[in-house]
Amino acid sequence: MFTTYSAMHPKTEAFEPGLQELSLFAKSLAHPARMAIIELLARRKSCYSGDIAQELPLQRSTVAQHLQELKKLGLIKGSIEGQYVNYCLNPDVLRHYTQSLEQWLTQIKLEQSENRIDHNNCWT
Amino acid sequence: MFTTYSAMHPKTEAFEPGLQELSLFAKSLAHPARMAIIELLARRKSCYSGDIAQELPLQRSTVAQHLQELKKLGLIKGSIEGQYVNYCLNPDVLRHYTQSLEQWLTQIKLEQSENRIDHNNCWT
DNA sequence: GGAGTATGTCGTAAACATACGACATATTAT
DNA sequence: ATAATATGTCGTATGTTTACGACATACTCC
Repeated sequence: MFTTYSAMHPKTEAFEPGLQELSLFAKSLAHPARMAIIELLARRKSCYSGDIAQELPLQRSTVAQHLQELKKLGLIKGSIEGQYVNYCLNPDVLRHYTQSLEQWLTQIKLEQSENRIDHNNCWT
Repeated sequence: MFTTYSAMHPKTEAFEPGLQELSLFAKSLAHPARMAIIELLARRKSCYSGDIAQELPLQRSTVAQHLQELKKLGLIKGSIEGQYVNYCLNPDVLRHYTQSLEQWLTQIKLEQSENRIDHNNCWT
């Protein structure tokens, strides 16, 4: 489940699958348009493809491309209603990735505070 | 603070600053090498530049480039120790972005479960 | 059937990311 | 001084992302 890693740069496969998966999720969030789409779908009930495009400062075809990116990980799904397409979040997939990421972030914070040492003379 | 948005695609500026910031953080995590570096720095005490490169399946110059990316947001900092450079996480900055992202993810989950409606006839 | 609308895909230009080797610089050891 | 080591930057090749307009397809309403 959740393992269709394609269109990645050469060396990404050399890393742990867990990190690959997480970084792909991060990639989905790595554009404000896609975060805005997720916000929209979380907030609204009727999320026709056209409505989404109208809410964003992008052309329809560009939005379609961002929707593709989200579909690639399965974060969103859609149902055809006549000539319209109603998009919505895929709760299960979203939960999966969200939990993994939150867990990772928590782990980082934990280990980091344990190993805390003084780093004087640091430049940012 | 935390507002040096540069080197972005044309339309990213058209979105809310909050989303821009978050998506930049997501971008920093959007490569397994950078997540691995963060893991390493969280776990270890001595994180010389060379040690980092040796732990990753990448050439030194490539690792340096990923370190640059993390420096760009201020997620890491380093101190010069003779001929070595000791890298470490920047706890404040990391906490800032982590909290923002976790908050956003929580918000999404909340709103999404409130507005839950049936979506039959969905294709993934 | 034919006009109008909604949607997705294709081609393409520009920008960005990734990965590497080669080079420059600074520090330590001989 | 000279050699060795550590580090960062530059140039560059390749691949990916972003953004758009144009096109093709499918559904609705007359």
